[in-house]
Amino acid sequence: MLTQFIPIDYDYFDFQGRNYVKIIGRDEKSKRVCIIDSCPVFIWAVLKNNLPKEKIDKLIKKISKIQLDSKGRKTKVEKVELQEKNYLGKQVQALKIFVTNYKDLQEIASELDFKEIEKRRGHDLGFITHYIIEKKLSPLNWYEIEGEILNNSQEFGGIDMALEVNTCIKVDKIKKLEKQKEFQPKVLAYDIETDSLEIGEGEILMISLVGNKGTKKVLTWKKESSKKPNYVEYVKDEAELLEKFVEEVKKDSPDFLVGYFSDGFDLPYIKARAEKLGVKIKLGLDGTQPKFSKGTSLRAKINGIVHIDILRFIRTAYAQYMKSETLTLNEVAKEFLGDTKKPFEHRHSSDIKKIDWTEYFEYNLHDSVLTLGLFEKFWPDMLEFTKTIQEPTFDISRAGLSKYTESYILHNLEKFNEIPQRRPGYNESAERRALGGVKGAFVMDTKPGLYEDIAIFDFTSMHTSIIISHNISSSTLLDAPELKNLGYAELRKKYHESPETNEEGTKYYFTKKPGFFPTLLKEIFELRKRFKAEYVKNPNPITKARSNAFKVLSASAHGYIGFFGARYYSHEASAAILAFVRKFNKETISKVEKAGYKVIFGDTDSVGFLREGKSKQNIKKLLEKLNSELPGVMHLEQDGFFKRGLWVTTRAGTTGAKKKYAMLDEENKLKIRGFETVRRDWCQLSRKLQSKIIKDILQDGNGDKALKAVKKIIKEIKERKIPKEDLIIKTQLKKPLSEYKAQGPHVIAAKKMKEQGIPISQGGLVEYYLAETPNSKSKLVRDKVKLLHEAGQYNIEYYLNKQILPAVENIFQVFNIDIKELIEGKKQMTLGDF
DNA sequence: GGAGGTGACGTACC
DNA sequence: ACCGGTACGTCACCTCC
Repeated sequence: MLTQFIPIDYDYFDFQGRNYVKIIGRDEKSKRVCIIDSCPVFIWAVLKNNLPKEKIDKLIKKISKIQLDSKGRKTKVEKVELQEKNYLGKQVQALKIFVTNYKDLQEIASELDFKEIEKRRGHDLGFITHYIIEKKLSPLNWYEIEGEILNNSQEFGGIDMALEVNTCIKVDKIKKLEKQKEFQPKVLAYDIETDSLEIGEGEILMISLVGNKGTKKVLTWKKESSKKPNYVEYVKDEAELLEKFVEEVKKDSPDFLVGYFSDGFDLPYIKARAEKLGVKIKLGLDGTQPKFSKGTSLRAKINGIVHIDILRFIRTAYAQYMKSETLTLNEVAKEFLGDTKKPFEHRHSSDIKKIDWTEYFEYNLHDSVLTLGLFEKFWPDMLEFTKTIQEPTFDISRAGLSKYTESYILHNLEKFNEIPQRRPGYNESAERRALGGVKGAFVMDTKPGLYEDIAIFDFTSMHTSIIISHNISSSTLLDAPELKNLGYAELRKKYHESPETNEEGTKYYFTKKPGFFPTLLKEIFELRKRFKAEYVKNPNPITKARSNAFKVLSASAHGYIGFFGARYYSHEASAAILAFVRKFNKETISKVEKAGYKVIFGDTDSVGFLREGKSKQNIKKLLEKLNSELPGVMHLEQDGFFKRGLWVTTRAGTTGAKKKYAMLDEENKLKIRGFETVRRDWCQLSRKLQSKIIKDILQDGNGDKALKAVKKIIKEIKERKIPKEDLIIKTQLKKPLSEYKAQGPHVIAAKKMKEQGIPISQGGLVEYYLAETPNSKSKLVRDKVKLLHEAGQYNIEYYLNKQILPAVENIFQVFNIDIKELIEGKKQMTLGDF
């Protein structure tokens, strides 16, 4: 039997003491196929240096005899091979110890307690990762599979009979297709509506299903609607609703079942209700129910169908580049799809009128439409991430940034004949954390003012290009003892020297012989460049997203090296990278100054300076000159020209504020950084006013219009004309309520919510406003806190002095105008100073 | 009981 | 715990007089 096959979902099982993978995918005719395969299981034992051959032979004999009999399994060492390998870039002799069962590798490792063995490695990858590395059957690539069809076979305990697939194949040969084909996955999005936000507390009223192959329905047992839209299907009760849901998923037969926050809400909710009602949710192709595993948060897996919680993917891969301030479906859909949720005011089902049920159905259906839309929007990225990192999409869509980097490395070690480093244990992680951080990037002091004609240069993927260009990593670091044996001339010739990493002047050295980590990073770096060029050539949301995705992957390498949980962590490497970052930033600043320009800002990888009448051609020449002096793949690029820019002082006083500026580009587009305008914990009123005056000032070059706008708002506040929604302050609850030492306003607001039965927990957004409290003498802000539905008048003094004044004061200070006097109404302002 | 410093906390920049 | 250092700003909380 020969078939084309694209692997989508990975699972594994044990049969007669051995491990097998069970991979669900599609063939060239889009039929569902399951393949079953196995691979050699082994652990590496790195030997001590210069062991005599006899000793090694003796050791091999001893190891070959190791047997385990535990957990109802007999596991043994099958064979032992002596190999020349690399470990952390150094040549070593290592024993490749083949074992019958992956699950017992840990226990086998503890049996390998021989003095000839220096280290035991390669047993903490996870069986699926190990399989993908060994057999090179990577997710979402096309393969030609040769094997034997299992048809009602007793092999593997009749596994094929229980599987809802067209074909089940026991693999013989795997060959990657030279010509990769496109893959259009079948996708089904779902969303539930319930009578409670607490998992399983209220009934599930309806479930919507929207697929990319035509499915579009709302299932419900609430037959109270005055008219039934044609996409609505009635069932008897909640139990039947759940059964019907499973049935419809099976009928649609998607590769991906997608929800929004479905790991944390929809699927756990369905599970809880199903348990209560005695219904089995047999969504898995093998008839199993969803499995929930707990890390820092819940993950819900369905065998054979990839369950995607699209929120999780967006959060890790995109949140930092998004405008959305919260990751609610509504806001994220607005940003990426230009569409929003349907308006519907949630009430308990007993409170919903006949006429409104239709609206509720529509609302429910549309949530799935949006969820599907988001999946399709991010599918190219998940596909690229999956293919690049070579871990299943289920994991990719939930993983953190360090996992992306690490998996990429693990799947590419073979090229370097490298034995994988192990994950740090609990104690090792603790030690790393105790070391503390390293000195970070340089941020230049600024001088407040309104500037004209600004040019910005910034380094392309600065940290990454530094790592690549100076061959920085844990394995290329020169050990302290070796350092002592080298003369300075030799040191400089054979090693990259870092700038001083701390006040004591510590420097680190990295060999010039290319290490596997920097080499691999270079590949990522090239991909990032390719996708960015693709985006520039063909700008559309997909090329943009992909370019961003690789930006994320490329940019997280440095964070990975400094992350205490990383296999290839290195405090020294991290310190050295940052030292280079400071050096190159400072050097660029001084070179630009030497070329005759006035530098006005610099932060980590960027430098901004005044053009002072010089042509763009001149700027370009300067850029070329600077680039010619940079090592390796380091590159400085032009980040646009700006007509005007505004820098202010800090609230406290006279120094210029860092990370806080606004600029207007040549297309009159604003770039606002750090100002209250871009901070979600300030009320809309301040944010809108501030962004208006910034815009006015940057466009006009003076503050006339801006001042009028401020006066107008002050008047409106005093006359109580401001609508409450403009006064809401939103703050996230970053930890459990009980852990707060300081009772800040948002903590008080959250406590009020709790008292009133409004769900709020860690990670939730607290919304409140500040009200007049005529009967209270308290000066504390927290005593003025009111929730939005609580009656009260907004506190005029608070909004004037704590929201409007701070948002505009420093801006007008640039023109020597004192807004405080205006607010207090003491003195009529003149515009003479403008 | 007000001034002023400090720590807790949240958010943004890169 | 799931990339991390630099920086800003508010508010509570403390000490001091």
